[in-house]
Amino acid sequence: MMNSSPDIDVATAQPRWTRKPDARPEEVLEAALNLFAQNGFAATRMDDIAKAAGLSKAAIYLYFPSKDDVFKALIETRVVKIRTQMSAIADDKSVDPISGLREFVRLWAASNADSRMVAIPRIVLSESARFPDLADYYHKTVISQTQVALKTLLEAGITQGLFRPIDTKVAAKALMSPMLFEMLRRQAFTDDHDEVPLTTLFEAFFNLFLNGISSTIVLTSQGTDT
Amino acid sequence: MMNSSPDIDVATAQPRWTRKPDARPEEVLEAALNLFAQNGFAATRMDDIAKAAGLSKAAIYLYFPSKDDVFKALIETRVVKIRTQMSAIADDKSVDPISGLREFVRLWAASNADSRMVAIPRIVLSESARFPDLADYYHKTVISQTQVALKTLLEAGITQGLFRPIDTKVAAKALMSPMLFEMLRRQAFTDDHDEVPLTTLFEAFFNLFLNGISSTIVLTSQGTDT
DNA sequence: GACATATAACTGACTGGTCAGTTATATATT
DNA sequence: AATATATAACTGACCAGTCAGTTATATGTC
Repeated sequence: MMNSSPDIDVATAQPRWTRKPDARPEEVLEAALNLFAQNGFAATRMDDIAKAAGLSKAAIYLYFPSKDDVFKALIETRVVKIRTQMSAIADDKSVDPISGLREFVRLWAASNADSRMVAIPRIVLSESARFPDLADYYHKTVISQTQVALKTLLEAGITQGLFRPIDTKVAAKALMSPMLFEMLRRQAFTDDHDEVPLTTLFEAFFNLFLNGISSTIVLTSQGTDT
Repeated sequence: MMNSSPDIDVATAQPRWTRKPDARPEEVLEAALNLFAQNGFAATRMDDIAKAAGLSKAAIYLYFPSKDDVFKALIETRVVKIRTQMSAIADDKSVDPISGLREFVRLWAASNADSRMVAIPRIVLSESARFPDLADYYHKTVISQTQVALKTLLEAGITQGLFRPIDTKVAAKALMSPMLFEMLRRQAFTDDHDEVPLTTLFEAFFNLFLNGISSTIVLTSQGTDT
């Protein structure tokens, strides 16, 4: 109380906060992704996101109208862009279908190298009942589009006689599900043992898949990478 | 107040509620499964479960110590039993591996004919961060055991020269994921169009899978059912 | 069989705590 | 000084879990 020295040394005083309106939204999203991935959507409090992003809860509301919108923004900034890249591969007529598929999978896997990314589909799945419009948006812009791109690649392969005339929709699901589900599983259950690297596992999935659709037996070849 | 006729006709008076301690837990679980499937775990209120089950919220707590335990009981009563049946198929040495796999898948699909059942893995996945012990329990008793059973069937097939010497763990995941994920997807997104019956889709998945693991090309054969 | 008593099953009203979103105010920047 | 940016303190709604009290049913007594 009677402290003669000032509480704050004026010379070295830092402002309690600084303005950075341009950087804020991204900082909030980054913090939110961390916490959503760790604790899920419902269990993550706006206060926690704020603290992690280095501002106050109320400040978040200067940039995002609601908690839901924070999550929507995560989808928009993190997922949609990658999906567009993936479609581009499918539309590139200069690559053969097998390499195209391989590249497609590689790109998808790379986008999920940041393990927090799985939190997004996980939350969409679990929260779909509460946010039907969000679920629709995700399904339309991500899932359906991915399937369309895969369909293109698969049809090209069938036309060229590389693949049997399988149902492309079935094949698209069969290709993506094991990878996606494995990522969900790993994030949910923290397996400890059984630690095959994700990349290795994905490659094995791919080879198995290729055997399933190919018109001839494909031997598992290693080291054919770029 | 001055009503001369009695409020309740003694002859036809129904008790306001009846005792049925034996039936209650199952009634609560059934109501809970409905609501969990429809709204998810967090969004389902104990009051809603109570109302749907025809008793008061407090009464639920006579039978289940907490909301979490209601969900745990759902796993125990609905899932573990089926998993045991599935393991039995794998351990039956009298069936050939391909028929065994087919039967395994059929049993699993049948257990999920009740579409509400997908809510259980969905909730486990999404709520795993909040209930790590529950997630562990589910992983140990359901997922791991399923993989073990599949491993048995696949190894038998490899030994008999029916299947290529694929990694059984990879194959097990590749078989189950598309089906499980497709169920999750359908419950979450209500697709409208694109309505291939689940059974047809599962059969297509199975044939594709069989081609992937077989040592010879397998032609898609129909009508080989029992 | 009629009535009293005991106890198991159940309820309604409440509590304590949490948390998304708001408001009044302060501080930084121009 | 004016404005944009931020905060601390607050509000209102929600909800899991509790508890004192009520009602149904089983058991005992005559």
